[in-house]
Amino acid sequence: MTTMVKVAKLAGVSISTVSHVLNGTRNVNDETRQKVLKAIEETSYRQDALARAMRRSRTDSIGLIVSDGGEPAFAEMIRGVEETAASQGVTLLLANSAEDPQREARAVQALLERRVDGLILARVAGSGLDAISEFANHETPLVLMDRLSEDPYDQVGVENREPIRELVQHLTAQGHERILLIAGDTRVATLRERHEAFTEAMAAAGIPAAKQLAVAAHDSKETDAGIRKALGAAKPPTAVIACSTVLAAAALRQIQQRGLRMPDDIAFAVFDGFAYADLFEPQLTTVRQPAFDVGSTAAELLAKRIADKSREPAIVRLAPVIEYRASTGPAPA
Amino acid sequence: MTTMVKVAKLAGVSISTVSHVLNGTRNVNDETRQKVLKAIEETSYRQDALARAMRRSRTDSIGLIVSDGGEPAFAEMIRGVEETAASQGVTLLLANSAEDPQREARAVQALLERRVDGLILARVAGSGLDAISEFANHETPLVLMDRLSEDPYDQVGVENREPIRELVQHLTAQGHERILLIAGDTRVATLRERHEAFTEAMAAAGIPAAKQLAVAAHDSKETDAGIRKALGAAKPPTAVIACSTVLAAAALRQIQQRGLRMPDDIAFAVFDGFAYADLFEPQLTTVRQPAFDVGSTAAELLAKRIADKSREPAIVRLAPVIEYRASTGPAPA
DNA sequence: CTGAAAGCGCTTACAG
DNA sequence: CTGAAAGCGCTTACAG
Repeated sequence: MTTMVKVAKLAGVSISTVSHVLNGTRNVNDETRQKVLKAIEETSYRQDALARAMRRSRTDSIGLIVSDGGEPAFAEMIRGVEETAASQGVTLLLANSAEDPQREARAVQALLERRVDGLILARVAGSGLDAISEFANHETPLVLMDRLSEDPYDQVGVENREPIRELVQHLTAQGHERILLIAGDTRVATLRERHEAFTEAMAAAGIPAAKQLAVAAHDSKETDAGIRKALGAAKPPTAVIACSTVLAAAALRQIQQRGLRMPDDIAFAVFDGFAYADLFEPQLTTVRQPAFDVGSTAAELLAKRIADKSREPAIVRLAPVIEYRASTGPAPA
Repeated sequence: MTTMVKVAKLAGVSISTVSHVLNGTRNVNDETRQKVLKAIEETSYRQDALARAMRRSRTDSIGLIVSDGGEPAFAEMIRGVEETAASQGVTLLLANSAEDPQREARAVQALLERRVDGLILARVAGSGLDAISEFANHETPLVLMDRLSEDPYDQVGVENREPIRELVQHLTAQGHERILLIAGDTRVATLRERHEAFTEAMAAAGIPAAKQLAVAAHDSKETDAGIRKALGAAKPPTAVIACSTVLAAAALRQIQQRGLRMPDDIAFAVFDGFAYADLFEPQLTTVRQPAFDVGSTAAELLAKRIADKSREPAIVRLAPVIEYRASTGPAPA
């Protein structure tokens, strides 16, 4: 492998000079610079980012740990982070915890050992401060993404409450009272917020908590059972709000099995939705998350934090867009 | 930051010994080891992977460049690579070229500078050997993923021809003759193979190339126009095979607009398909790619290549599974 | 069983 | 405008 020594010899200068023309860190006589550039060309020299990072104690790399790489929304966030990082000349180290606290802890460890300049973390559901506690005594910048918390870190996620409120209003305005919320695993912060907003919005519409319908469960089996029970009740729901894509798929399967027509037999809306929601029959009312922007905002916040570690933690909530479609009847004015 | 020097001092040993207990590279007196372990604990020492990598000239990291991080299939491949890499104790550096040769070249450069132990590359469409030529004089192991080529590297992709043949047989057996192939950008190796297989299979079914219907185009606008023209023809196709998810979406939109019913007015099949194909009405016949396995196989091949640079390049083709559903009529026996 | 020392490939004061 | 040299935090022969 070519190193600076070889380049310097060929150009007849010191390695200091090679380094400085490479990095533009001091004035170099134009003739000298040309010689160096030529030598670099001839030897097809490539800088060693590792050695450079070690000397500068800065790697120009960031880590990203997602809790569920299989979810389309996370795939989008990854793209957002990658694109912004690339535009900053920063390399992205990616890990997927797959909702496993152990894998999350190992990933944090591995990325910290690699001396990333900062870390973006979408935490696994239900894990306490475990992974984060690594950062308590640690100076590595951290940004929480999507899975937010009360901790004093920079955070980016979407606004979960307002869209649910709007959805509930949209449905109650059409006379729906028995609205079923498929809430999923409410240990996940995003899902918990959606559930809470539902409870409040329904109460505000005059439907007390005791009369509200919701399926909150830790796994898909429980969820399926909950949906089955709800749909098969003597007084089944006339509308469904699913709090995630997976939950929506589970509900739609049972709705199809029962031969229920949307929106006449049952209205249907989904938070986060399907990649091609417009191809469904009927088209599905969807709360579309700006997932790409969540990712790129996370990368931006991290860059700012790296540049200035003493700034106030920022908490950013991006607004989803509700796309009203046929599955919930006529769109609001 | 705690370094080995601090640990060594605290434990009253040399840094050699600390290094050896850390890596298990030589026998250490049990008492001594305990002292070192205790010192590591107390100082919450964490190894510096950069310094280690520099000394060993091995980073235990690999790079992955995908050509389109937005495609669900690529998201799955990323997951496959990540999971296998993690299980090997290898960190993944991810870049997305977004079908832009410039970004691809920059990513190759950045990852090489970072001294990744190897690289997995899904090349952008239509780029020549540009990105790959970096490897000609370079000893960094390279595995080609999904977007294969004639070059002498390890490669993993799916079998593209056989599923298309089967699909064509399935359709012609039902009497279809005017089958429209939405081929997309045939500069992409996968799409080119599907197109070629279609041409051959149709000819084998007695339909000469001159009478075959296909839309091959470089961008979505051209594709949309091609589909519009084909569907609006005097003798429109009675069946459609879409060669990718995006292409299928484009076709389905126009099919819905025209109010065509599947499979009666028009049969429909898709290569690579939608995340929740079973929720479509009717359910769509889909060639499901083992995308996750493509990713994990790529990571495995790369590990083997890193371990033994002189082995013969392997070319692996994973078989997709055809899921026959209502959109192409009754499934074959 | 253990330690002193060289060296991986850079950056960056320091000196001229 | 340029160079000699220290040092980033490790691993690994070499020596005892």
